[in-house]
Amino acid sequence: MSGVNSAQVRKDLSYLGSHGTRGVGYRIDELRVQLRRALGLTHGYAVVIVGAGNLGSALANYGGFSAWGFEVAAVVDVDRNKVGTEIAGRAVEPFAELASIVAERNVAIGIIATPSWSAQEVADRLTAAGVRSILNFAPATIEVPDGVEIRRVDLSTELQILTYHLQQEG
Amino acid sequence: MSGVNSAQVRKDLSYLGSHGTRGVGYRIDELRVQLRRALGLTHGYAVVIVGAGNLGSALANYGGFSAWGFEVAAVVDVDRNKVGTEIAGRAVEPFAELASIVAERNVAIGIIATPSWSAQEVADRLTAAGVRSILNFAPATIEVPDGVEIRRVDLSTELQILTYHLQQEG
DNA sequence: TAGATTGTTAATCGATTAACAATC
DNA sequence: TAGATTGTTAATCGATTAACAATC
Repeated sequence: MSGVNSAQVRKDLSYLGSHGTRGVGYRIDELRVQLRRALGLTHGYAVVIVGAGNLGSALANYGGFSAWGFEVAAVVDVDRNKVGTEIAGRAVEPFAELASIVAERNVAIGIIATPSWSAQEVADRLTAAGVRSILNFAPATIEVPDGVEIRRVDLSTELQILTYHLQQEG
Repeated sequence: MSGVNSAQVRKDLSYLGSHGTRGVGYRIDELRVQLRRALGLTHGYAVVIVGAGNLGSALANYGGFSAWGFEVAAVVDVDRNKVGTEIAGRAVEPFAELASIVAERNVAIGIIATPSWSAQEVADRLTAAGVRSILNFAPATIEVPDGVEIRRVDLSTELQILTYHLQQEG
């Protein structure tokens, strides 16, 4: 269905060891467990969302996280008018308390959902607080120290890829 | 800076033809034009955003589109309470008018920013209206006819990739 | 000419696919 | 045994990198 052939699937699975039975097949319930373990999805990760604007709200309300063991531990914002308001059934907390929130709630991942001009500062504060994994939605390039993993979700890039196919079709 | 070596850059650029001068280098202003042309970014594309919730609002307010020639032609929603309200300085329009909006404003790309349960129907309506490129933010798998390009931006997947690195580090 | 940088061929590397023995 | 499917080796394919002549 996904366009991946059987040889590819077997080859990939073999990197995790042997989990099938020759002549019979794979027990998918066991395979699921093995895959989740190999991908590190066995225990939950706490996530902090920085920025309680539209994007931050959309992310906090996003239903797809919990299925993979992610939990939104906090939504923080610098804007005093936003602090205390409810997003996804949770009160927005002050950005100033980021460090203590990260420490106390064992936050592993930070999501930057702020305007571009503040993205670098947010990243600095996150890394200073000990966060080693950052997902950046701001359309800005961010510098982080070695050992900190950063991924950027770039909406324009997604549109450009679509555009490329539009062009090919005529 | 990006970790790509010079041989790779030259090889890639060579697919577009010769735009540099041996012994001298590349004229970056000319190269920009050539690259934009090759990537099909020379003319603007009209985009319709379906869903005026937090995610739709965030996308409509996203500043990164216009730099690449994308223009939000309309934001539509089924909710009568949202129709008429302003998002990014533009009135939300009824979902029922999708087909005429697409036709009249020459919309090339549709963005699905609705709940998962309605994503398939939205995709059906977009393709029926003649849209050939769809960007799906709903955490749902969508079927589209041949000839329609669909990309899914999956926030959970992005988090999972970060998680994998967390695990490697210990 | 000396130095520098492109464009391109050849060598290397890694990933995908095919084939098949092992096994149920 | 016959049929089926895994695990793994070998073959193929494509992409990256190195090397160097061509050129300014």
